[in-house]
Amino acid sequence: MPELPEVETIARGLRAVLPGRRIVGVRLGKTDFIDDPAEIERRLPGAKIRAVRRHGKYLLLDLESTNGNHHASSLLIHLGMTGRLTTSDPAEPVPAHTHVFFALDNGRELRYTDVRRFGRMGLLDEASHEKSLDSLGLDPLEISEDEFTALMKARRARIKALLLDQHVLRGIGNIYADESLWRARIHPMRLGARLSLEELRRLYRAVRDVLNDAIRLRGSSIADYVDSEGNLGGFQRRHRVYQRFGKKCFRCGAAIERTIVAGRTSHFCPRCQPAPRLRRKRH
DNA sequence: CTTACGGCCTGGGTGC
DNA sequence: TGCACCCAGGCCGTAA
Repeated sequence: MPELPEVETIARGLRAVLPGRRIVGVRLGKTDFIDDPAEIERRLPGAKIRAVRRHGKYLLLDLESTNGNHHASSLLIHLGMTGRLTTSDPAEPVPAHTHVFFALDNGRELRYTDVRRFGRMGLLDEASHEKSLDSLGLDPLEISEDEFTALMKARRARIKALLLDQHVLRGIGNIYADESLWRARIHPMRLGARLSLEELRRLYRAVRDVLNDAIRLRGSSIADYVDSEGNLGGFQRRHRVYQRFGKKCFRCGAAIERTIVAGRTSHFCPRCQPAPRLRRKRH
């Protein structure tokens, strides 16, 4: 489940090998996760990759077609839950569920593998910043503490839902939401507006520390995630609550609990992260 | 407008 | 060996 640290790791890996390369061939398998497969087949061959960027959980390959007038566009890729984007030698065995092959001008190949095909791929025109990208919130590693606290204070939704909402902050998923809340000692069901300034500052710090630590360890490999070279991440060994139901809290020893918040399984320590007081509903 | 929730997509893992 | 079921993240429709 690639979230910000995993996508950032992949982006850095690809940034080391892709810029300046030209795509010389495209081969597609199943295409139901691609916006317009015919357009990809038509426009990518001959395009030069100028840059690799991350936007929340999205990857962007900035392209330049040199058919006369400079035509700039970007290939937008979301890895969903199980997407992998790797470079390899074309002679290497092809993993199951590999559906996109981009042949590169240096003889290597960029492959997209996705067991579930919950990912997404599409071509973005320079100007047509599409809704899915423009409506995203700020990057949690770029936002200031004041911006962060103001954002959360203004909302009555549960803090876990706010952290997961890509229109509030972009890039945080279930793993890093749970890990951040544990570090900040805040229960996932607390309401944003009811958190104290002190708690929000702690959470701001926790989110950034968790994400930066995870990037340093090249992401969390739970089921499918590997980086652009096929290597596993290391942050799963640092998880303090995620998928640790029933195990001892690293801070206080209490058994980690599990509940559903915002439709997602959420792990927390019942002692370190006290539940919000139940408020009587008005009729 | 904000929030909560259920359903949908797919297929590997689990449990019987 | 089979098979029903659960679950993951993002998104969308609906209801309050």
